[in-house]
Amino acid sequence: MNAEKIPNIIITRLPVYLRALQRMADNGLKTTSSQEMGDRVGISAAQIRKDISQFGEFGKQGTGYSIDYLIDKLREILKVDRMWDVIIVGAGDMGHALARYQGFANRGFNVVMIFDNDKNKIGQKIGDFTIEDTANLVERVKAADIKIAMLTLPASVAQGITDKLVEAGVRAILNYAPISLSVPENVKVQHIDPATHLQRMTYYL
Amino acid sequence: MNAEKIPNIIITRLPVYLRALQRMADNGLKTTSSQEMGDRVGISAAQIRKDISQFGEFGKQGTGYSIDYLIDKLREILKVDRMWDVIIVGAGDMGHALARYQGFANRGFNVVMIFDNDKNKIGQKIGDFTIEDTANLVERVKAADIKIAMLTLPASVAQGITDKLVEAGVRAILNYAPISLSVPENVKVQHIDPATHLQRMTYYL
DNA sequence: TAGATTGTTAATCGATTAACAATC
DNA sequence: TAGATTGTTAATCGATTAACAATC
Repeated sequence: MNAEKIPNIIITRLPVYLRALQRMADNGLKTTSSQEMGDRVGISAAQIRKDISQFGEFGKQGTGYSIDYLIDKLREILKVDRMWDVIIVGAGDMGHALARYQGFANRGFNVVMIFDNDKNKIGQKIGDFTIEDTANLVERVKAADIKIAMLTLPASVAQGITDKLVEAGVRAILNYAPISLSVPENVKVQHIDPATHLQRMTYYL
Repeated sequence: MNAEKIPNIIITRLPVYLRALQRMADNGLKTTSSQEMGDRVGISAAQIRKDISQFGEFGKQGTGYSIDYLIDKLREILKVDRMWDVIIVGAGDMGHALARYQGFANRGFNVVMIFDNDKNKIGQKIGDFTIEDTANLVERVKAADIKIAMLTLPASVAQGITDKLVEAGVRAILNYAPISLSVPENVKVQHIDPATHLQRMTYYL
């Protein structure tokens, strides 16, 4: 409801709830409780109830939540009750893996183009896609009104391409390059860097 | 110093600082300030000083931080001043991409084995590695004293293999499967799920 | 020295938890 | 009805920020 007032940390948890709920639905379950959800995702029941209650009253005292209904609501809230076209920039190993990944379709995303700046790669096929030239990136992204990009390029060129993506109207970037990207305030970035993630655990070993 | 008392949220930021510092070092820079680091990584200068000061006094008033020295200290703190052997479980596209990724070596990690449960994949080569049978996972991991694993399997088998990894003594798991893993308290998990990460941004579109 | 920047304190801000009335 | 579980409040806990003395 009051979209601007929801803390980002709550938004980051909703996709995890959604994923768990979809798994329960796949297993044929019909209802769940904040307690059961919490056990599954490793979050306290109180926090799950609090998070969900920011957006409405989706549960029933005594019986908990209807899984299908809560899935619908979370998909609405997260705006994944529709399909988003997504591009991949960088046709290396990671770009290939993402291009072939089967897990996007049922979670709201549809890869539609792949770009690279390597003349040897441009024109080659990845599945149904033909690798396109990053020289045409801005034009192509604008024309197709793409809002989401996944960036799987070396760190050295990532910021330059990011600037192009922003210029083309992209508002969400999933960054696989091992570098902090700088973007305007209205553009969101999520970072995936396996070495960084591993380094968050070695401290405890 | 008081290792147990450092909040995890600070630990999660240190690898980001380290990455930025290594980049500055690569660019030939010798010193930096909390302000400059903050600008690069998108975090306030005050927070960076506070985070770093949890571990000692590594800066100098008036001049800031020696980049090389701070890199050394962060590497020590994060225990990546050494090389960690890492295994990959799951030889699909993502497993292949990680096996070929060149970014681990200079950040403290060394992939040493790859496993899969698919009879058609076992015995095949990925670069220098031969894909091994997950049936031998526990034995092999114990013998090599492996503490870190990257999991790139379908969600359906991820928890089962996780239990095996834990049994074999693995204490840190980088999980690419789209499912929340349940592990004992002394085992760390980091989740990488591109669809989840994308869903954290669509809310704002 | 003057200017710059740290390390640290105290204040502020925000998130989590515990508890329970409401109610299915 | 009795039992279960939500939604919400208030209390607790923790993280961030602002400010500045110390000092290079």
